[in-house]
Amino acid sequence: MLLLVDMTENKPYQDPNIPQAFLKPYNAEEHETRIYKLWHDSGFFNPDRLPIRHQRPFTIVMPPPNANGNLHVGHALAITLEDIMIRFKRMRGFKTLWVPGADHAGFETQIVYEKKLEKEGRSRFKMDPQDLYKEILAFTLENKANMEAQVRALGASCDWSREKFTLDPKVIAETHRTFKKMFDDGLVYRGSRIVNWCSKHATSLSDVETESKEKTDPFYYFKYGPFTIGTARPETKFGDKYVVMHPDDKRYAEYKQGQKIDLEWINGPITATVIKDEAIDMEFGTGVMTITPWHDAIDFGIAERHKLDREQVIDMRGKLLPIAGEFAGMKITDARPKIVEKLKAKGLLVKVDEKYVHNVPVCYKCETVIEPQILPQWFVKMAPLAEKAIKAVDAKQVIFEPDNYRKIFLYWMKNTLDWNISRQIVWGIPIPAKICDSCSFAEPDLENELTTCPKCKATLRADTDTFDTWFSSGQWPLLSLGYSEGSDWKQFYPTDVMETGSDLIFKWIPRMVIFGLYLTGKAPFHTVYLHGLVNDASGKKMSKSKGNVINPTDLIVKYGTDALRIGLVVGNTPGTDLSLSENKIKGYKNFGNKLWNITRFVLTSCEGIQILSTNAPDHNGLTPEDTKLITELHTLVADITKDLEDYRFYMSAEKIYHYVWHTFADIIIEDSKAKIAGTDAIIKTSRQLTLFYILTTCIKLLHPFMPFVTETIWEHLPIANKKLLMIEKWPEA
RNA sequence: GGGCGGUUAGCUCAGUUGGUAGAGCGUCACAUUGACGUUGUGAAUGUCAGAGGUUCAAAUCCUCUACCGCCCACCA
Repeated sequence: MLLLVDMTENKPYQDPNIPQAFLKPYNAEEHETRIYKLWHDSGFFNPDRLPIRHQRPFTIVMPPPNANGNLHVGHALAITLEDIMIRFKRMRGFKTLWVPGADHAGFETQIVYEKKLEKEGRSRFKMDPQDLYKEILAFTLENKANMEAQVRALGASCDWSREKFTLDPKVIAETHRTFKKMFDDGLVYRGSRIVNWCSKHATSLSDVETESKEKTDPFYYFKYGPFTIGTARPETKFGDKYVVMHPDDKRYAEYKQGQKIDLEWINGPITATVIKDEAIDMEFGTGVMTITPWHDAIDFGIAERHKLDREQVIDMRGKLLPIAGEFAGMKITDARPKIVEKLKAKGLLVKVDEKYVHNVPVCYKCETVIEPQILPQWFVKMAPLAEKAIKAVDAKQVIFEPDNYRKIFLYWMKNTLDWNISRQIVWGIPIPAKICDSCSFAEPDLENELTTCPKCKATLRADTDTFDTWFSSGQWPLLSLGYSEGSDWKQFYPTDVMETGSDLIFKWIPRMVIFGLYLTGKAPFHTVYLHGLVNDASGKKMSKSKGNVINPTDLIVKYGTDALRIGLVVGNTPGTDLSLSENKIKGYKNFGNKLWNITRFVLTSCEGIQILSTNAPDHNGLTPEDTKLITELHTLVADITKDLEDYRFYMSAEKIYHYVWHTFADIIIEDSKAKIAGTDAIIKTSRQLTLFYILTTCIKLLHPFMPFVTETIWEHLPIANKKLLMIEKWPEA
């Protein structure tokens, strides 16, 4: 191998074999695996093994890809952007650490696995939770290896020796400690509050795990004593015994708070109580409604304010409970028309609007309509935590790229609801708590010591729920650096940049800021760089059902990783969605070959002259024309460096591309042909030195974007004491 | 209902602090045994969504309007 062999010092370059490599077009497939191994084996992915000049840390924590399938092209973009930052900073002399990870992705993975079970005619509800866990673990580990191979194929220069999995025992232990600490600080509590319940998956979901879906349903008006009430959900109305109106509504001024009214209802006579609450919209319907606190968030709020009774009507599988009388045991969708029929028969149906358009929350995975339920769950008290996050962002301790995401972040932090962190699924980090079913006692028990309730002496049971994935992911910058266990954390925290998809601005970013500030007093990163969604060529969102999903691996096979990388970056401004056409990637494959041939030309042209370093040639040996070319190059270097420092990757990539092709190749090289072939030795030598210098500078500038082809070319350059391009010094302007 | 973003060449998009519009792809013409045909040279195409304002000067700053996209939402 001629790879890492240093060229013999002070000997003119005249190896006739080297340009041989350039006689055929650049073939990415031939080099990429080998080059990646070379980088990996060099140890330079690990900051501790970088040469001495690398002192100041620069850290990125990779958003851990879900270990439940293949990478999509959005991952490819993320990995590319992060690798560009890391490679740039490494060449600039930073002690760069990029921590890779793999996400067990709790609910997401469990769903993927449940679909697999479904196909096999099995169900998780018939399985022992332990067995289910083991099966999902095996499935995840298999996919994890696959995912890691894809990250490598993208050229990621991350430190695999520090890779973390979100279910590593240490990660679990840290998460447990945080839970306990928050409980002790009064920031985590167990409460019976209304939660989003998916009856298909039989688990509660956070607000970000639900979506709104527009539905058209009939809207019914019923006679309720002296009132007419409107509802789209008659099946919840069995237990309704409060009738609510706005305190300022003059139409109902005669009815007073707390007044009892006897009336006939679905299953017989009841006594209703009048409640006045400002949550009522006087403009909507009749301005009067009855409430179902167990199955509606607004109603729950009203019941909380007025301390009203609440009663469960629908069970956890979506069926009516005995309170529904003759309808008990029926699915709500089947029961609805029958209930309406009965009310009609009793003369209580006033009218029906057939086409009532409204938004209903659905499970973001299966689109099952969310049934709000009151459940005892663990909650994080958000307000005090969010307040710290707002302060940190206002003080510019965290900046957003692009800046408009700051507004979205702040909006989110100013409108927090307490966060339900309990999930009724096995695939996740277990909640280390003991619960008393006889009284309200519930406490974290990390050491598994509690057996009897200190309050009522009943036997305690272990919580069988797991944490919402974001509870641990929210601590990822700390967990991935081994918070509280080693020296990494002290050296590399706070990290520098968090690069992730713009859709995570509310799911993930706020939680990381909150946990970072809460646990360490410092925000976990100073810059949030958000890339947009990668859409198909016509700007449509990629989805399996549309069949327009572009698989990054296919593109790598066809055009090479470098072409994919630079194609994803050029013209892709942060925060804005990208339309990706295969043609664009193809164009950059051609660019790789162009660069390859430029090198061939320069090496051929420089044959016989003594070139040893990649420093700028001495001005004394240069013609004024060549001095000018070098000055222009240096302007470009300064420009590109500034763009990279300011996260304008799309600009820097385009500038270097344009310079290499349309200035260096089209103008400078064309102009050089006559000079190289000419008889004026001074002009010839000057141009040879200039060409070589421009080439090596461009190779360095391009390295973060197209690491494979540049490293391959670098291998073939006649330079003394050559090391890997990956750790070469970034060009000075 | 609220918020955010967009509207620039046929398409996809740049345009950093205001200084007479750019790239890639595509189109057309021409060239070429050249480092590279995975090429080169040249050409065409824009009332920078519309209206008003600030300014010596606006694609860029301000206001309003229209349309498109996305996100959020506890009007039963």
